[in-house]
Amino acid sequence: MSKEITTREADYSQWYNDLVIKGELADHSSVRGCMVIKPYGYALWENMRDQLDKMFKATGHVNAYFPLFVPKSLFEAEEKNAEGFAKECAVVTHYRLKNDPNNKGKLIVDPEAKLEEELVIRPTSEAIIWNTYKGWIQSYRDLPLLINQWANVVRWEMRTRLFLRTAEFLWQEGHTAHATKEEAIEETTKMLDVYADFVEQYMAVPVIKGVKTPNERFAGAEDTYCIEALMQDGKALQAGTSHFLGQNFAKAFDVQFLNKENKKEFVWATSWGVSTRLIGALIMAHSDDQGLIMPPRIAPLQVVIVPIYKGEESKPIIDEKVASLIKDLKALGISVKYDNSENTRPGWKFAEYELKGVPVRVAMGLRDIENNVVELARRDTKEKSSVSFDGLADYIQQLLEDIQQQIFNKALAFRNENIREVNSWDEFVEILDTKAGFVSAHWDGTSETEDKIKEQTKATIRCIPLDNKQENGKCILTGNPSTQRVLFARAY
RNA sequence: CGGGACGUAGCGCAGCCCGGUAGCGCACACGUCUGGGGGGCGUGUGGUCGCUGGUUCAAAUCCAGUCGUCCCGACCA
Repeated sequence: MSKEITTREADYSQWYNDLVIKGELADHSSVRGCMVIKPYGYALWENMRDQLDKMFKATGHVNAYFPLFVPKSLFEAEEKNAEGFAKECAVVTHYRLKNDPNNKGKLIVDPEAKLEEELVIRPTSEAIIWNTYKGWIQSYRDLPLLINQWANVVRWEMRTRLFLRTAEFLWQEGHTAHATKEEAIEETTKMLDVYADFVEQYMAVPVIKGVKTPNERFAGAEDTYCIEALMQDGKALQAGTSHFLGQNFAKAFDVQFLNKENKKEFVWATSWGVSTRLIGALIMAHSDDQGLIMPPRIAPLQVVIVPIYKGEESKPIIDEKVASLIKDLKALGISVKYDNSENTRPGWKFAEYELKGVPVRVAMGLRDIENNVVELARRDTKEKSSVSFDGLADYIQQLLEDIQQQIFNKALAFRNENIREVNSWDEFVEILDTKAGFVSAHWDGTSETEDKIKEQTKATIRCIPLDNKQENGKCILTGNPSTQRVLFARAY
């Protein structure tokens, strides 16, 4: 019918686009590189956001909001950060339009309304936030400062892809200030753990925690920690980052505090963020050729009920039975929709909710009611079963948990099957070209080698896993000695 | 920024080469038969053919320009 989905095998990126657009998560907008997040996609984001927000608050953070605009002079204060983002900044230069004297009904930028100082639209907020923190921090008693912001940011990317890389995107950015280096590092890894827990337990996407090499480090950070996920096409996706910023921003913005000994010290900083990109990870980790597969814990809709009518007289009977089920499900906090719309047939609805990835579908007709059962279909395995109406809501609650677990286990098995240790250059190249996935290999620790490998294979070092075991080996490219393996992959 | 494709009804497309009444599918509205995997039949609604200019008696179609979008690549925390 009208909603054919390209298969993964035929064209993986077209498949991805089809899921986003036909699954009604988002659409291209009339603004280059920017997407419209549609209600279904936004509901997913809200569920993710709400859960993360709870986790941030449980770890002592509070929310605040800082401006969208960053005066250029503030933006350039931290040199490395500025340099890293300079190439992809949108800049506001004027504050007024006026009627075009030569073209009625059209507007032009008023050349008289040029700003004294250009405003950079934030690609990230370290600059404006640290400039503000300067006024908030005087004493060790003001520390730690644990603030998070939910915001949009703009990065003028050359090439965009729905959710994975858009010119404007939604995210959260935590910015914390600490009295000691140790405490800041502890915060950095704590938030990495929060991200890993969220992504694994709620999104059912297994991740590897690690630290970035200097090449891949956030501009302005001393260390960048990350969680890396593996997509079904064997490419890696950075799902979240947590940065130890050292005293770089404190020094750039002169943020000092008096310690207990009445001596001035620079503050230690972290920042950490995840974005709507996570939705891209969710889609590519779980979905299949029939459509999206939503993990129950963050699914915009957990259960859909489809009635099977046989003539007008059966409607009240089905409606009544469904009403009691809905009541029971809602009492358990399960989101449910009764789709008794008349304009589509049951078969159409089945396909539609599969496309949208609703975890559990209940179908109920007179035949079922006579037998005191319903037909339950789970989206992840597409299994259908006939289940007694008695105790159904509890059964569904358990089923949702099973599905959540099953989706995670499946993704975990796939991820683990696709981490391969290699010990030679030929093997390295062959694995990348034939199987992709993560390749665990020795590296001599130099940026030059990393660059060369990237140049020749497009693979980058995704991370040095945190729980890495130390072992002696030889770099796959140079043969120089190495003390541990790192994870390479081609990445989004 | 390089390569490719595209812009015609809400969506997806044909028509363009060879200029001459604006088409199809889906969706939508109404009616009806239906209903356990993307229904059938009937009747309808809906379009300044991306924009600007040119050629012509006549332009969706030819020419020039322009704007925009997508895909692949380069780039990217």
